[in-house]
Amino acid sequence: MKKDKVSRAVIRRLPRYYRHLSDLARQGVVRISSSALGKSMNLTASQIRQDLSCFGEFGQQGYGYNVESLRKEVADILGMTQGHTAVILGAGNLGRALLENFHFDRSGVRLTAAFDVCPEVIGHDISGVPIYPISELEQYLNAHPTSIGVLTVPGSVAGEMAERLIAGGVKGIWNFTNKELPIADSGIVVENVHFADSLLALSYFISEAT
Amino acid sequence: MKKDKVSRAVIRRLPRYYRHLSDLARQGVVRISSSALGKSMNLTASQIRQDLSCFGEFGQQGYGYNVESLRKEVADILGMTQGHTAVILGAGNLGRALLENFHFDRSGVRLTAAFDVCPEVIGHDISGVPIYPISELEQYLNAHPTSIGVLTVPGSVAGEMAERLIAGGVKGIWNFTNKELPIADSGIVVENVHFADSLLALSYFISEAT
DNA sequence: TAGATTGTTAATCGATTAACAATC
DNA sequence: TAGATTGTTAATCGATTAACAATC
Repeated sequence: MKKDKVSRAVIRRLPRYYRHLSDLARQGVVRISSSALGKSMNLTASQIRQDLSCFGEFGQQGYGYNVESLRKEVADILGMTQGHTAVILGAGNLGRALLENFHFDRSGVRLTAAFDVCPEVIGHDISGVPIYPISELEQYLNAHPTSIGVLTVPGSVAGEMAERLIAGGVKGIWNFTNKELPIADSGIVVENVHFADSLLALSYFISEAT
Repeated sequence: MKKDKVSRAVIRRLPRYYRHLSDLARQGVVRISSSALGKSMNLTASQIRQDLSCFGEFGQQGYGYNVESLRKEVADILGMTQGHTAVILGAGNLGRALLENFHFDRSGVRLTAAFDVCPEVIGHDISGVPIYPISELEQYLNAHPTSIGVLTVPGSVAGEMAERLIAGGVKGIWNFTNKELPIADSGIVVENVHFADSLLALSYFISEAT
């Protein structure tokens, strides 16, 4: 039965489900049971059935789940079919790493533009994405409603850039700076990517294992 | 009372404690109570006291916690004082972004070298870190015992590189590729940075909010 | 049909919160 | 001393696991 409020833990598992189902589909697997999926993902069959039941009924007794149709359902739940668009602020190394190597489209997001202050890169394309001067951000967002702003700018301008993105109507910010963003009660969603937190967790586990 | 087994949830909060305590210290705050810290971190005072009690007794009745000494304790718990060292495999955009912008030292990790196949970058320094040819990896690791291998190589060679790192004696791998690594029963710790998982979670929250 | 496997309800387990004696 | 705040024990809440009737 569909749930109203889905717990954070379940939501954080959804992208993993999507990833594994994509892998299975690519390998040509047509159907899978909750117990087989559980084994490959290190989850219990029960948990998988509970998780999925938050969103609907996607399986069939005696059969299991059709990999491809479950993949599509999860994609839908994740908002991958919402036609989200994104712009990158900051075409430094990290911004460029995302531009060149990260497949936004595989997450259902269309990356439409990048912005920077550096005259060297402005006017160029990277992986088919045009780089504009940051001064044209407002104008661009006005003409091209955008769901997601990706912050790969220096921390010193993170707050200011966040405010401009919010004013420009983005719905979410993917924040690669290590600054808290001033979102106040803007209704905006922020997803922080804290490299240091990740490295420190690794450091802990290494030290613990030793 | 010190705990033997500390839950994953607590460990994932430790880096946040560290980050907030560092901020407080930088702002010159000398002491803080669990309730004040809780307010600023969006946790309950109870939870903070419970979390910390897994590792020892760091506070004082009627006073609270000394910010600087608690920061040091958390640093210790996280293994930041273990003298961990790291090498980066892959000096492409992402590797370079880490080399130039990420402060390994702030996590207690000394970044000693990077490796790549591209003749253009080999032999150069980036932010004071020398770039060696990947063919010299074994020789280097042999001469310089290293705790952490950072994988910023193309996914196609991720598995192979992981194996070479493990053979070279690293204790943990910080994995930026989206490949499962073949760690088997090597006793190695892997910390995956899944950009797509993060973006998909953001996509979900945006779609849900709308 | 018989076997397999779902979705869901109930049971268990673990994590968070509340309460409070201890004490700085 | 009186007030504040800890560390810890007990209570609650939520998430995971187990069990099973329903059914493909």
